[in-house]
Amino acid sequence: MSRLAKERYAVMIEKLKRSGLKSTPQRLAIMRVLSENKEHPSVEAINKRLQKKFPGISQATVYRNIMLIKSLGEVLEIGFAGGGSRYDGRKPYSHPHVVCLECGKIIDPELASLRDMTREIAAGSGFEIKSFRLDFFGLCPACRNRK
Amino acid sequence: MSRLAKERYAVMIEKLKRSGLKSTPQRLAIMRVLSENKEHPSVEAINKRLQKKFPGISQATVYRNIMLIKSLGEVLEIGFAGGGSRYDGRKPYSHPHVVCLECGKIIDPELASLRDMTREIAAGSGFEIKSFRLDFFGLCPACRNRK
DNA sequence: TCGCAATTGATAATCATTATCAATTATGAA
DNA sequence: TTCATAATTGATAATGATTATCAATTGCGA
Repeated sequence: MSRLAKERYAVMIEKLKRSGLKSTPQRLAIMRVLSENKEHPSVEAINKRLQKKFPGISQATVYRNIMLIKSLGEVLEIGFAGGGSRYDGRKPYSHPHVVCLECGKIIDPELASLRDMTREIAAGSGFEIKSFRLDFFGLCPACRNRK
Repeated sequence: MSRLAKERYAVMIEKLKRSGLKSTPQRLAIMRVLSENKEHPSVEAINKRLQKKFPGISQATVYRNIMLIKSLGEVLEIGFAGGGSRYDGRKPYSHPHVVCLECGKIIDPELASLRDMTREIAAGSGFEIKSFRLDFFGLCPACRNRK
């Protein structure tokens, strides 16, 4: 477990305790997966990952716990129009993503020119900005070569 | 009908003819709404707008024609995780939006710092970038005051 | 004017997500 | 440690936007 994963897991546990809700094995395992997994896993991927430790864990349980963790502010939901949301428990705040249209791979890119965008938008539109979503869609290196 | 609306409508008609498909009254009316409407209308909004001219027009017809126009590359779909996609027939290419979390209003902001973002992402990630999606979420001036 | 493929309206099907509910379990007090 | 009880789970039904299906209608070229 990496330094970041440990820290993320600890924060989730802390928030869970403060909320007064229960620490079930399934819940803790889901938090662990979200803390460790860098692939921006889907509900299906998380469920699959947990089948070893919890054979027969319900999809409903995964959905419910992700909802809870989201309400605690400890996971970022990356939703798409057609369904199949992806989750980022390591950086639970707005940040850009690059999505492969072919294989679904998602990475967190560097983006220096992001700096003052939100400020610029707020100033120009009069909106009070709470969050943003920035996705780039294309073909990852592997899928480019495969063509 | 504004200059832009006329032009957008003409382009859609042109592409439609080149595709060999039929020019039905419903189809033309949907193109007209997409060309004129600046509110990034939803399917429901488009349908409502058309009820005057086409009482009883089917939701399915609106969905189908939007799909067609999208395949012609003449409307931008702004989809959201929970459904309720919005459509922009005036700027059918990637551009940023500001979305009000309260009333659903969507505007097209100015954003100078957008410039070389796509290029920067492509260079840094190795992806071949095809499109992007940039949304800012917050409260519009009207909804801010209402609080 | 005809013939036919495309289109429409009505409606059923799909599918990810959410809600429901009986059985089980975590947790704090005695 | 045992109990009481509210929270949680697993199974499954419900939801709701979007898509597919199909018989009847219509645009359009010959």
